[in-house]
Amino acid sequence: MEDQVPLSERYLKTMGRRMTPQRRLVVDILSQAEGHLDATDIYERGRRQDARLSLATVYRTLNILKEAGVVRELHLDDEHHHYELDHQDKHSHLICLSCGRVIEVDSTAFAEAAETIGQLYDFRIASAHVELTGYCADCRRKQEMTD
Amino acid sequence: MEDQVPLSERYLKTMGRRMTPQRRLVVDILSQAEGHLDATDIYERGRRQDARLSLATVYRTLNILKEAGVVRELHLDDEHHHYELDHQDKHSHLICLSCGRVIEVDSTAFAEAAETIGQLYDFRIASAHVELTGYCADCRRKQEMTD
DNA sequence: ATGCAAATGCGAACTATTCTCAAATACATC
DNA sequence: GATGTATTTGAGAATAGTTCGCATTTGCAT
Repeated sequence: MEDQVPLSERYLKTMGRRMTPQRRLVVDILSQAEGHLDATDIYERGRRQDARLSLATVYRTLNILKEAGVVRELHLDDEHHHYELDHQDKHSHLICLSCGRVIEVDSTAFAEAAETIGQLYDFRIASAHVELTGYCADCRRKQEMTD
Repeated sequence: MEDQVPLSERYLKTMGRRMTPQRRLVVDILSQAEGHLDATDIYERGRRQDARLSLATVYRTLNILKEAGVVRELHLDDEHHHYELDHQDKHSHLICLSCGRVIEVDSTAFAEAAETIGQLYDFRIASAHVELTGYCADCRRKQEMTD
């Protein structure tokens, strides 16, 4: 994963915002993470590198990065949000209502549909997110066995 | 909008749950609503018909209906969730990061893509939801004027 | 180098949502 | 139609994710 900081800095500058060590840290942590992290994950990892990082700053940073289109906010469960860097490979999530498992799906089909819709509605898309909720194969099998 | 209660009752029974006046009420309110409602909206409207309805029951009912695939939970903003009946015309939402406006989009393109993905991953889709966040035409225009 | 708006840290505050538990009730069975 | 029981409900307390307030620090334009 290449360094995302310079790109993020450009986005911030565009919005009249500053790049700070804390924001750099959050972006770094998100680029090094494989999947999606929640705010506490980011906070804990951040503290290992900078003991002065506060949770409020993590939240503020995530919101700003979200508005800048750098970060995508996911609603995978009802506990709290998860965040991931918003790469252009817009992918979707299959969320099992029974076991909560999250399956990631790369989908160019969705990306293309999103593109079309954006143009149609004169809407500049910063981030696309598809949630398909339902029941995974495992849970369906278990369900059938108890019938 | 036809009566959604019998259908919902079938879904509930399948899950080994009971139909109650409160659940009927929630389904009724959602079918009569044009767009998406939040839990408090539903609670307030429900109280007008049944003064004994409690907010906890509204939340419980919404979660059960969500698991049954009757209701879809939306994450339009960070304040709280919104809910709507999950009709098969899976539509998407364009959410403006600047003014918060929500534009509803009917999209068969997305529905078809969802179908394909579901089959590919052996996942029974109960509900599909697409969120495209970005900037609407109005906000982009305003933004340009202040540059 | 300087000034100031923007950002931070800390803890308190807020608020959406869930939990607890006794009382009420849907509904399968008789 | 009556009965028994597991489910559901209401009310308020509890929880937890997220934001706020404000004094202090700091990025960065000049």
